[in-house]
Amino acid sequence: MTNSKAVTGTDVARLAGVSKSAVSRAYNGGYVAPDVRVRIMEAARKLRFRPSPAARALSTRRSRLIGLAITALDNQFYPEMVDRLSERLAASGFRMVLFTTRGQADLEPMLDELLGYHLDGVILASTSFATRVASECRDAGIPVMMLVNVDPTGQIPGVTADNRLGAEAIAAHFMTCGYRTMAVINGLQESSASNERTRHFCNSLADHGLPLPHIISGEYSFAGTAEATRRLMALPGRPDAIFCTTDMMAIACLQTLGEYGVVPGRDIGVAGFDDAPIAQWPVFSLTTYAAPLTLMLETCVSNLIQAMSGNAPAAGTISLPGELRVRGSTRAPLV
Amino acid sequence: MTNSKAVTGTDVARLAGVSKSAVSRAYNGGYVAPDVRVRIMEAARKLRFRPSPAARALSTRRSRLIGLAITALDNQFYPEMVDRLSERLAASGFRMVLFTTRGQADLEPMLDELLGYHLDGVILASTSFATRVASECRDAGIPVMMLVNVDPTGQIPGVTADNRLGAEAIAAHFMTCGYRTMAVINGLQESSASNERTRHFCNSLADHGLPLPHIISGEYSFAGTAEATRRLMALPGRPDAIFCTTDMMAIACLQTLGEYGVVPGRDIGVAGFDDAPIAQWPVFSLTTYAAPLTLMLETCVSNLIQAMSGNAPAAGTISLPGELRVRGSTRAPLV
DNA sequence: GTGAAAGCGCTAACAG
DNA sequence: CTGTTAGCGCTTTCAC
Repeated sequence: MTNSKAVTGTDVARLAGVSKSAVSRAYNGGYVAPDVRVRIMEAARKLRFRPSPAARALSTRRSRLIGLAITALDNQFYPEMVDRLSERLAASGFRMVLFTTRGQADLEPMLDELLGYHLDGVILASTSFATRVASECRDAGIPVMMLVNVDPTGQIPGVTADNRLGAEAIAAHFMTCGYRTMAVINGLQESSASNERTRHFCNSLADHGLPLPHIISGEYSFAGTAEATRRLMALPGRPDAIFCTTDMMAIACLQTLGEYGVVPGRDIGVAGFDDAPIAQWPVFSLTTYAAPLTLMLETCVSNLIQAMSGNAPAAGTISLPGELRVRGSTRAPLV
Repeated sequence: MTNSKAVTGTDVARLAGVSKSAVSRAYNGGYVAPDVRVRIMEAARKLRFRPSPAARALSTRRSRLIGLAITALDNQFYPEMVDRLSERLAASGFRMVLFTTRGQADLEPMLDELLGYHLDGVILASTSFATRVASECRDAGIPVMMLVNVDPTGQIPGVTADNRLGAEAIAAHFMTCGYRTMAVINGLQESSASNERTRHFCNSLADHGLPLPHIISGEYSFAGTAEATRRLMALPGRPDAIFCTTDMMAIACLQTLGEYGVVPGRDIGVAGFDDAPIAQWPVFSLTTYAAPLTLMLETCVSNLIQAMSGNAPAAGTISLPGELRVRGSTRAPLV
């Protein structure tokens, strides 16, 4: 009801005995005499004035809204990311509007929405086919950053944990632990992160003369990973170590191993990637490669903001080094 | 760059040989001759026209944006909620903008933001002090719904799982299992959900002549719950069953119990509330009261939408019954 | 430093 | 059914 008589800048101007423009300036750090500014702010407070974002947006052609396209939040690594991203964006005066996807079907309509919302920028943390969305956004003139899952061709700017370094660290760790028969459970084809982690892990083993590991997809789901784990356990030569390309899958793997009375860390080695909060839970104590989340978000956001101000067109993919966290799911290194 | 020459409705009108208003009507289900509509849409497609939400919002005074205020997403129950809420909102043509809070300090600035964004509606799933925010929103004329945590006084409309039914179900289950010395680990003072669950659990025990359980706060955090669990285990008369007011805390409790070699389900009973996805993970197999999430979200959103259309001022709190899910963290009922 | 005036792109009466 | 005419509330030259 109070809404019926929304208070506008004009109202404030009248009460303060100045012009609309003065009010506008006062709100945007323009030139305003100190005393006048005080009068304006006082009037604004008295009237409970809040500038209309719509009007401002129409006038400035900037919505101060950033879109975040992301796949289902069931990967335990994402909620924290969303959380902190929202916070970081808020710190720069931006708000996050959420676009969730469930696979490829949603892509077209989401694209429409994304483009239709006239966002100032878009962050693509989605797994599937995001590159396609990214180029369309770019064509529409809206700055994009890919996060975690990046453009393999490097055309679209993006930020990710250093998958090569991570995969190598895990591989090296596995080797020093003395594991010989390794396997990897990876995610979906469309995930650059999963692909790269798998590829570099394999390369690393090959470099050390070890045979190619058995590779099987966990499809980024609990059920898929459980199934993959079972298939691995049914193999003639059971693996003695499994590298899962995300913590979420590693944790599903860990639990499925329980069905075989096989104890991770003692009877088999399991490692993940990301260092999602649950990785360090006592029941899991998962060895993993920690993505430098803070740095990733900072880099992502600041680059996006820069791109929005029309500056640097921004380069390709930025890979940020993380850190190996050895926990109980892999056995102690051989001396 | 393409942005420099944003295509407007006028451009489309010109190309289609009609007036701006015709274009507007075509986009809003107004009266337009079929052939004219076709011509307009074709022109729009050719020009890659997308109506400006800012302009539309300015004109209609509706942003089609719904704010979701929520505390840190570390409670495993929330990500799914956010996910599905976003989806449900999208289905009705609304987008969700996220406001995350970390305790009371953030309240004031968030309130400013929330109000400043001229949202069409607000959903408050935040734990802390949300009632205050809610009334301010209402005063500002923007419809609000509280979710999960509701207004204890019933002034603000809200939707929650039926905490009484849930707490009673857990209590009854504990009793049929033969547990005698119970304890509850609850969350924070400001959480209506936690308070009600605790209160009704206690009442239920009292009704059956059982002594008041030991109550201790887990502060809605892993560390806090671990500490609470340890304190409980150090008690002279160790509890033989613990009711945690959220799954998140129950899971922390479960893990801490491991430090004492006490096996949940065998040596002690543990139950939670919510049925977050992880509750059913094999390692936890947590007995819990499942909140009817789908129904809650549907009710929340449809009531909010109704309120936004200025209809029913909406009543008080709606409590929706959930379902007890007995799993391995509590022992089999006595015959 | 401050005000006047002209839009930003769209919707919404109101005529025709 | 369609075009004309006003704004929606804010920013932004451009004079004063």
